[in-house]
Amino acid sequence: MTFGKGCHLHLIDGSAFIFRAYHALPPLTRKSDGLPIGAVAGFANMLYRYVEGNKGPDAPTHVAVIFDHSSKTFRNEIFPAYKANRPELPEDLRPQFPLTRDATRAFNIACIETEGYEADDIIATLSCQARDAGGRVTIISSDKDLMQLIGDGVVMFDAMKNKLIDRDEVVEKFGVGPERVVDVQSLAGDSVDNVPGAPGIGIKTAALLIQEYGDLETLLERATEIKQPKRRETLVNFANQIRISKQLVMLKCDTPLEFSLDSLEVREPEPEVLMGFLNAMEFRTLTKRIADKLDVTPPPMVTAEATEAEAGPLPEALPFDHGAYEAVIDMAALERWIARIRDIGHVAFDTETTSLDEMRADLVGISLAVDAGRACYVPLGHRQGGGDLFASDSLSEGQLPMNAVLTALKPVLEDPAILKIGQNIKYDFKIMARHGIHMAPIEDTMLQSYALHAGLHNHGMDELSDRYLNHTPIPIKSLLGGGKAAVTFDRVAIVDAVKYAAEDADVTLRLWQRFRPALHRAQVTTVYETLERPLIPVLADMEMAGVKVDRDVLARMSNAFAQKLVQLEEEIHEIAGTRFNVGSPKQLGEILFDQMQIPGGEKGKTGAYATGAEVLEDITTLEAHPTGAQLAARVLDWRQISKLKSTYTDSLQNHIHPETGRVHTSYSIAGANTGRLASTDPNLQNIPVRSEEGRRIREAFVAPEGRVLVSLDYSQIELRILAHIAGIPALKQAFRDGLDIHAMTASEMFGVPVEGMDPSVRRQAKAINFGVIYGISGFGLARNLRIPRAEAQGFIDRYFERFPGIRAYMDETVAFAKSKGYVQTLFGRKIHTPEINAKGPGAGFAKRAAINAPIQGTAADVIRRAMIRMPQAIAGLDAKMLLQVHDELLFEVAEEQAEKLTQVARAVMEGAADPAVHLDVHLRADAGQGRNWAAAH
DNA sequence: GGGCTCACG
DNA sequence: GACGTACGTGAGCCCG
Repeated sequence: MTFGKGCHLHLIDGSAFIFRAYHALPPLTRKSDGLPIGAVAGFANMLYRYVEGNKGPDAPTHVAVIFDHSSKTFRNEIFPAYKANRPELPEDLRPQFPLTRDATRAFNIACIETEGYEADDIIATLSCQARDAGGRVTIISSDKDLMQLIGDGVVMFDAMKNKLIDRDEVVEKFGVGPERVVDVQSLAGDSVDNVPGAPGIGIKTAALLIQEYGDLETLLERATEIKQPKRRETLVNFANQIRISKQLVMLKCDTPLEFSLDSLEVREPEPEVLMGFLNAMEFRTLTKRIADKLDVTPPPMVTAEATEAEAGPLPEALPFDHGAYEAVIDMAALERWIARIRDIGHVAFDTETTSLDEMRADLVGISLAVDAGRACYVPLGHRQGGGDLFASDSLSEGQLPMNAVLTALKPVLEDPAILKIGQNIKYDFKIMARHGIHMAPIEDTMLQSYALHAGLHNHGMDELSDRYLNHTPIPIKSLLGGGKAAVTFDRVAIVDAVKYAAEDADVTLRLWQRFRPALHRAQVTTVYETLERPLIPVLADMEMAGVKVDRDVLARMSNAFAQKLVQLEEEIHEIAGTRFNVGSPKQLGEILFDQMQIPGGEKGKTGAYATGAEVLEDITTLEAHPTGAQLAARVLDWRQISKLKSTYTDSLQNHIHPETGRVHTSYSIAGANTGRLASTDPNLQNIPVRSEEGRRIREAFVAPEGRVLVSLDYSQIELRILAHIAGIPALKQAFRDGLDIHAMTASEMFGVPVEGMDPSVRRQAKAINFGVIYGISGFGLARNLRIPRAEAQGFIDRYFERFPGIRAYMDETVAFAKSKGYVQTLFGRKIHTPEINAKGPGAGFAKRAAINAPIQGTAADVIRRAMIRMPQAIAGLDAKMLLQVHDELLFEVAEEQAEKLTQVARAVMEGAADPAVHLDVHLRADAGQGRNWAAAH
């Protein structure tokens, strides 16, 4: 077909696909030879999705994927530094480039690259040709450098966001239409591509200037008329540089091409060619999916068969067949399953219960899986008449007695030769513990995923199944319903429960088959085996122990708070002169900034004024608005009390377990990317301590009669780790000498003696020390210290001058993250940083997170090691470890053994890094004890 | 259910 | 005069 009117050309930005694919996927390798193929796999998937998604009435008539040929182009002759600051390509990506071309050809799509030109120029040239021939063009990319091409039948489509980029979008981004984008980019420059532009002029200013003068040439000619002296000078002095920038930014529409548009006509893929490619890449899932679609039989996978002979069937090899799951309703059947488990030596194990709270949940059923597709469900506690208001409590028929089943399973679950595999198995471990079964050994697919993929995605079963098994399990909501009408699992019909529950065990088993070898390949087996897996029983015991909370203390505080709140509310209404909901930030904002006309109100993206504590604190100091100041101060008081009451004194009472009289939190091991734990239901890691009023809540956390609470917390653990990792001699020495580290920092920076130091000077140094751990920025420090930004930047500069190792650490860490896609703790934990090479503000976040993660993560590893060793160490004492708060461990111990416990626990904590890592800075733990947590801390 | 606010390390 | 920023969490409330 000759390209012309009525034709529609799709131009796919191949490089964008590749990088997106590379960063979206874990570092997959080809099974047979270890060739990195993650990016190719993602690329092929994206191409496939593109092909499938573009078959409708508006399907393209012509299509091509365009690649960059090499990094050196004609632009480097104009400006040698062009794209010079691009980070090195990851070493495992480069070998995948030719394979992405192969993939494109395998899909029977034209694959284009030209020496000396960027993909963008080819896209520009083809767009122009197609437009001139009267056709339409869709550029599939979100690259802003291509936006200059939009218009006259040319549009862009962002395939990631599934969104059309049209003229309006361009105006929003650049402040001008597509035809003037080049002008704005020439002025603003581009740090990513190293286009110089005009110094000090960004997109905003550039857009203003272009709007005013029409176009770049006119602007440069009339530059002397510009009123602002700085801008005028810049434009006059840098006119040449700006013109060079324009040459760099402007895409060429006359790239020499050795083919015609006609040759890009859409062609169906040829099944053998496509299958051959996918097969050679050993893309099991994609091969199967496309084979189904094309209705052809995939060729046998030679290498895979060899692997299967050694390791059993691969997880994706079998489809999920819900009908094949067995309901175990007689003891003979159960015994058959037990025999299978003993035979194979492992079992995926899952419990179904009536609640997510393990301390209150009743057991409803158990599922087991021994191999992919071979799973069963043992119903135990299903009840009749689900949903009926007068539902009887009698058990449904056809269920084995719970006692008999547990008695039969106990030897298996406790057999040291049989591995019990679970997804978040701490949950099932606790459920079984309440039935007198101590499961061991255990394995957790959630934690395997955490060791492999922290930072890439979450580790819930549904997500893992979607990602790694290409299978969406039955959603629990489809059985239980949602919201108020939700029922508990015991009301689910057994026939439905079998499918859901057995599937969970099946999925878990398949994930395990997949993750187990992956741990070795990613070299995180040690992390998983020493920092994740052994933590499960330790945390389960802590959670089951719980901490005693005195309800009366909380109730009294709640009452006092309630009265105080009423009083404050009245005062607030009086000052405002109107009644409103003090708890509504929206209403408060309107009162302060509209009604009372206090200046400086800033609206957020929802259109509501910001009324956070910082804003209110500023208002309290406004002398021009005494009523506003008073109101703000009262609201701050109200907020504090209200928070304490609702989040702590009220809510904690509801968490006191009716039988144990204690509060049992739940720790999530795979919640925080850095290796920290997270505490939920309730969160006992954020009990107030910083304010006097809040700290009193800790008085409600008590030890029973004859016992005391002992708290040990690491002193400055993150700064010590920083001193070690970054290798800062002055910091190390200060810790060795037991100095006040913040005062020492201040002394080094400002040249003042520690003796008789102004507390505010020390405070500033402290803020800087913390800032360094967080990936310091002038902006952040300025905001924290409430000083001008330039001053904050001055502090930072001086700090880096004084401790040059810190700068080096930060630069090295960011560079590492950029090339590897992750950072590591001293103990080998990987934290992925997928956004680190992104453009836009996301990169800034990712950079700081990358700087922080090894420090925070190493500290998290250290306390994990201490916790794992603790039960052994304190076994001879009448003591229990109860809580972890990131750098603190809380124990309950018989009064007369408090000293001994402190001594033992301190030794474990201070020696926790050894022998895996020898820190140049010793760790120190401070201890306290008392009848309640406030006294012990 | 998202946004805001605020509690902790 | 810029996109916008200190790192990591969880919970309760308001409001559409």
